[in-house]
Amino acid sequence: MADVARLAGVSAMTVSRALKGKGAVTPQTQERILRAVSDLGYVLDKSAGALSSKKTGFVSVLIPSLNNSTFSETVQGITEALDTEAMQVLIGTTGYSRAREEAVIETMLQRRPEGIIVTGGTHTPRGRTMLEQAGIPVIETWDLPAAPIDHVVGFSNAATIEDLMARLMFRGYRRIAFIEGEHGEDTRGHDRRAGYERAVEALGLERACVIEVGRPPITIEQGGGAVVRLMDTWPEVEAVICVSDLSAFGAIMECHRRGWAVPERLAIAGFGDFEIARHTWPSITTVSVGSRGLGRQAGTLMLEAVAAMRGGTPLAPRRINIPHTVIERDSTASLPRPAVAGRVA
Amino acid sequence: MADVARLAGVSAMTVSRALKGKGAVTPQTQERILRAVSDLGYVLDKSAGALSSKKTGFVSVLIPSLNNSTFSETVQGITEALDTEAMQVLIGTTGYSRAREEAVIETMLQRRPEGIIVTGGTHTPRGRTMLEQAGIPVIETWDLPAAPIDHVVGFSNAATIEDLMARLMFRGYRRIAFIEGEHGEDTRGHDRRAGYERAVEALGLERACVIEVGRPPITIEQGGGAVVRLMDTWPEVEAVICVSDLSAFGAIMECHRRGWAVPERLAIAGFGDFEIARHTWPSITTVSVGSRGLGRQAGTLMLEAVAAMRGGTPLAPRRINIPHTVIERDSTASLPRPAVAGRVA
DNA sequence: CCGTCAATTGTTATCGATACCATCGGACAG
DNA sequence: CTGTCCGATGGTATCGATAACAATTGACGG
Repeated sequence: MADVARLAGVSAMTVSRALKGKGAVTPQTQERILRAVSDLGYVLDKSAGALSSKKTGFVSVLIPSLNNSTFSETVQGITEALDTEAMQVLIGTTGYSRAREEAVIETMLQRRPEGIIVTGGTHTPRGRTMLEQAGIPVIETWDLPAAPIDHVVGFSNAATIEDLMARLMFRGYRRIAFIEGEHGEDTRGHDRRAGYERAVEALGLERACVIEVGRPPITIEQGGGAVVRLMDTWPEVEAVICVSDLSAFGAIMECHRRGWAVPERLAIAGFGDFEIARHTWPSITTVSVGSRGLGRQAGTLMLEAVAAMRGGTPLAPRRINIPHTVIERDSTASLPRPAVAGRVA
Repeated sequence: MADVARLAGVSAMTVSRALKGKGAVTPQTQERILRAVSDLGYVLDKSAGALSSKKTGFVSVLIPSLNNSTFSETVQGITEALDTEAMQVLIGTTGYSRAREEAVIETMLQRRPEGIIVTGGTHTPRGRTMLEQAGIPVIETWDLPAAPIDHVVGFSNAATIEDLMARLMFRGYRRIAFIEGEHGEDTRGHDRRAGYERAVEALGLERACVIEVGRPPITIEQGGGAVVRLMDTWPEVEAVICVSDLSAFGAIMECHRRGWAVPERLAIAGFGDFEIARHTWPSITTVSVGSRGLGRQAGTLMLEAVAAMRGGTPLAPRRINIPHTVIERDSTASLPRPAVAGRVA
């Protein structure tokens, strides 16, 4: 920067001001500086700037996996909201493991983000402590923790599945099973299963049948394997809810291969409203939480929280409950039922 | 850090050394310092460290979109390779736009990454200049540019489709069409189309029929729309190659809906070997470039290049050509043909 | 023509860690 | 017992920008 200043015949401070664009510099000076910058191919060093201004200009986002389209949609939503204010997003993946999450939190905090958005409300004790003591806004998403760390933008995974169950029952299904990954650290998947079991009880359904297959996140292939095991275990089954649209997709494809008509022989529903759910044949009944919108809301809230923090007054904890929608499609359309507005082709 | 030093009764310098673990500190001192660190809940500030040591400890990766599973696999591969050496990955998305890529390059360079991995070999002039002058290792991936900036880890998009065409022809298909996005900035999609056209000529096929639909990246839905237009435009068509597996998937689902048997009425192939390609019914013939392995190789090369750069001698430009594989599956299996080892169920 | 004020620019200290070199204390050979 | 050397630790300068304050300039009213 000193070189630029010399070439433009001004002081480094003026160069700094010119590059921030905040006016306060004569148009001619501005132009002279910008020319010097481009002549020298100079690029501002923001990390040095961050050190002195104590504003790093980025926010960390922790998600379980990049390969899950709903999480990447959430990240996109967050990015959209933050880009407008020139806040950068630093992504970290935890691989559905709390231990890894703890490690990633530490790495992230070493870079001094101005805020951090995590997926889920369950963390290791040390991870939680680090988040609490970081002195920056924290947003937990994709869940509604009972004792949140700071802000929350989420929904109840259990409630989404309860609603879906109610809808299936309303459509006439009585023998409904559930497919998920083995008990592990995927607390969101676990919550959905809890919702399933509560619904079976509440609705007085015949019996709960849960097929567990592989460790989360379960793949398309495992969804296919699970449906075979299900038909073997409980031949009278009429419908099944899969823990995600991806596994529901795998189940449907396996049914095609085996000649089991969907939904006539077996109705299949998923979770998440992935892009493929809408276009699979038959299209997949699912629960949408609007992952991208969720991300956008989290991003907007983060902007507000960061601004408040810069201003010296931390924002009081917010709790935003994202509404979910059961989207009925062709994969659960077999039994006689009234016409419904909510059905999407 | 000064607080920690005081509590442990040593100097800041010793704390710094203890935290880097590089020996050179008495075990007792080490332990005393670590206890002080955890008592105070102190977290190292790496950006300050980066300023003085000139080692930021991260690498930037630019991809067109997070929502494309092949790119996120590449990122995973890169992350796997770099994590081992405690290098962090900073992801930026360019939305298939060169102008946006230029902006993202600038933002990234402001954080002084120790290396940068970009997707494709085509950039704006300024973007290219910035990359050349950044003084750090650059890796271009997913392409084989004729005049690379520095290192290359990629493959020829045109060649992959030429090979796929040859295989389809060998299987007896003669009237083969191509579905892609409108001419835009997706140079990799464009290269694939060029490969298609060259193959039509070289193989002496009947005629080239290209359906263009929407701006890249084309969606599942657009794949479905395109196949309808194709059947309308060229009813004699026997097979079609889609620019990606996602659009191929959309095309297949649309065929199911309309009662066009795949592959009997229309054979369909894709590109990229996405997870869904293997599990769709019928499974989708595609070209695999091993996106994750590509990422891993790029990551490994980057480690080597960064190490060389730290040592003072930049690594001489490497050019790694990733082999591709045509994977024949059920979606192109109709015509009589010999048994083939390469076929995957 | 002078004083006041606002706009613009410059100077200095500082952010938090690490590189580099100096220092100190003890082990060991002669 | 003494000189040498090595391992552990401390002191100081520095990385590249920006905050905070100081200084300069010119405009304008009286």
